[in-house]
Amino acid sequence: MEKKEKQILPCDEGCPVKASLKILGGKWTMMIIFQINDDVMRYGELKRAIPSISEKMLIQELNMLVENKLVTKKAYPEIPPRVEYRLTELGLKTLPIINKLVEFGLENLV
Amino acid sequence: MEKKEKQILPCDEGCPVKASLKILGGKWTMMIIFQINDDVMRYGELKRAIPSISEKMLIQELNMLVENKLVTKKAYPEIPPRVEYRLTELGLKTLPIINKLVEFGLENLV
DNA sequence: TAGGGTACCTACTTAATGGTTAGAATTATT
DNA sequence: AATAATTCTAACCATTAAGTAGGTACCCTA
Repeated sequence: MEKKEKQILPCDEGCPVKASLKILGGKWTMMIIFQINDDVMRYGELKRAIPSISEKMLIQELNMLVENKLVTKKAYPEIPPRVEYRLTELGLKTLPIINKLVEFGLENLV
Repeated sequence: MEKKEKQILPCDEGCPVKASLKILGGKWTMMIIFQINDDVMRYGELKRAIPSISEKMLIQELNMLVENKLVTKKAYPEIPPRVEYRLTELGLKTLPIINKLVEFGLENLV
């Protein structure tokens, strides 16, 4: 009689959840993506849209999102400065995640 | 001529993204939910399934998930002890989020 | 000339997270 | 009699993430 052992496939480096969270797991990351959505957003608009975020965190996250190619940044050579952020193709592909998050929040928490 | 101003609805306390992330935003939370899925999982199985998590974090997260009613815990009065975790109704409702996360990871990152 | 608006950056401090080690409890096995 | 197995706690320290406060730059308006 053999011991029946449950099959477990260890989920480490290649784990898709882990990989996604590495980019999206920051405290503010998904909130920012949610706010930009399929629109254009200026820095100041984002700041007003997420009042509880600090300026440091906002730019830090935006820089990180640009680095990870989820967001594009377009700065106009004007005074006062104007900078626009929008989601890339890749960034847009994260919206289904955010939408599910919104759905869950609306139906169960808020 | 009026200045056309963009309409912004500040997303603070009642924001569904924020509310969801408050419960699900931990570094390991979604990984654990992903592993339990619609199955039963013992503590040791989870540990093996997520090799990079420390015991402390695993228990800490599991306790938090039980507190937040996403997971139920059933301990059998045996020696050696046996404890089973599974998702609650509410926990099961987070699976669509995790699935989207998996999808995104598989298609774009891994 | 003082202040406002916009988009940052930098340094410092605090809070959150994570790792390590040790140990408890109880029985079967060696 | 010592060891292994399993689930968990507690204490301590290290690392990382996040918050706070200040400063820069430029032009316009008052």
